[in-house]
Amino acid sequence: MPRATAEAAAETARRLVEIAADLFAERGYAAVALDDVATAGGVTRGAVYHHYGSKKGLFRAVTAHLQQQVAATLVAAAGAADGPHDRLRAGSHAFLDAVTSPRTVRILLVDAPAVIGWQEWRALDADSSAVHLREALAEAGVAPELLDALTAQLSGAMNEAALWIVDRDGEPGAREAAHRALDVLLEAVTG
Amino acid sequence: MPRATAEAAAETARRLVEIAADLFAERGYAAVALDDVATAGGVTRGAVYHHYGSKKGLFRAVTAHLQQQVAATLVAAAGAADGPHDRLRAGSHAFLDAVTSPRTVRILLVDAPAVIGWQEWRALDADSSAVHLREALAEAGVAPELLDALTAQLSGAMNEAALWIVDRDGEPGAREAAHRALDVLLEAVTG
DNA sequence: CACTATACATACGCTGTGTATGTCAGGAGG
DNA sequence: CCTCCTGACATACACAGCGTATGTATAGTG
Repeated sequence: MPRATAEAAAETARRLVEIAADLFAERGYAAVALDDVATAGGVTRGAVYHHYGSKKGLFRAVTAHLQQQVAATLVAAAGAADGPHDRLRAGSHAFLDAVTSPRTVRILLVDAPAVIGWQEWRALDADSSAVHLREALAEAGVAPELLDALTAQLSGAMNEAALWIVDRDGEPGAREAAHRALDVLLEAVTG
Repeated sequence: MPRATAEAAAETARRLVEIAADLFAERGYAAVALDDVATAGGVTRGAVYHHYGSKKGLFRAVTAHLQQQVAATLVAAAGAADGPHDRLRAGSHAFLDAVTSPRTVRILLVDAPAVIGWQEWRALDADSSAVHLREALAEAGVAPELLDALTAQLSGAMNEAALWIVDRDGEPGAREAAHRALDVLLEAVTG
C-alpha cells in the first residue's frame, strides 16, 4: 500500500528508529540486518533506504536520537542547580545516570565511534553533551588552556564510568562508587 | 608451495598480524577484506583462516599484539621511577605517549570495543595495562572501595586523551596540554 | 620409508548491502 | 473533477565478502 499520508510517513520513520535502537542495542550494529528492522516495522528494506539512505544513515539517526534524550536530561538537571560548582556536579551526575541504560550505552559508547567514526561521533557529542561540560568547567574556573583537554578527559572518564556501571549491573553499590569516584575527579578540577 | 617449515609458518602468522594491523588502522575493521590481508602477505585467505580461524580472530590477535607493546613501554617507564606517587605519574604519561600513534589508537580504542565486545576488550586491557594503573593507585593511597571505579574512570580519561591528541596531531601544544590536564586528575586522586 | 599431521590453496554456498526499477496513491494546479 | 507529478514505499537483482568444505603437497615422525 504505497503512499500514505505525510504524518503516516513520519510515523514510519520514527518507528524504524525506535525499532533499530532496540535491535542495535541488543545485538550490536554488525549483527543486525536491515531486513530485521524493516520486518519488525512492518515494511521492507526499501522503506528504510528511502528514509535513511543506508544502514549507517539509520544508525546515525538512532545515535542522534539517543544523544538528544541524554542531553535533555542533563540540561534539565543542571538548570535546577545554582552556582557554577553545583551545576557542574549536578550535570555530570545526571549525565552518568541518563547514559547508564544498557540500550544507550551499547549504541552511544561502544558501536557509535567505530561505525560513524570517532571524529563525527565526538562532534555529535560535543554538540549535545560536551558543550555543557565545557561551559560548566569554564565557569568553575578551569584555566582556558586546559579547558578542551580536561573536557575531553572528563568526558572519557564519565563514559567509561557508565560502561563500568552497566557491566556491574545488579552489583549493589557499584553506581554509588562510580558517583563518588567521579566526585573525586570533579573536585580536583574545581580546586 | 604448501607446508613450509615450522619457523616459516610462524613467520607467516606474524607477518599477517603486522599487515592486518596496518590495514585495520588505515581503513578500519569493517572496510578491510581478509583477501586484502592475505594478498598483501603473499598467501590466500585459506592461510588466514588456518592461523586465526576468523576475521574476528585475526583482529583479536592484532589487538593483543598492540596492547602488549603498549604495556611493555608502560612497565618500563614505571619501573624507572621510584616512589608510588612518581610511579603513577610516570606510568600514566608513558601510557599516553605509547598509545598515541594513529595506528594504535584506531585499533585499540575505536574498533576493538565494538568488534570483540566491550567486556572482552576491558578484560584484555585490564590484564595488560589497567592492572598497573590499579596497583599504582592502591599504592598511592586510594580508598579500596573506590579503587576499581577510579581505575576505570582514569583509564577512560587517558584513552580519550589519546584520541584527543591524535585528532589534533600537528597542533603544537596539544600533547602538552593533555599531559598537564592528566596531571590535574592524577594529583586529585593522590590527594 | 610409509604415514600422519600441518600449512596452506581452491571452490563453493550463503548472507546481507546497495541500487535500479516498478507501482500506487495523495495533493496541487487547471 | 481530472491530470500530472512527486513522495512512499515494494520488488528484483547484482555483487562483495565471510565462512566452510575439500584438495594437496611437504615436513617431520616412527
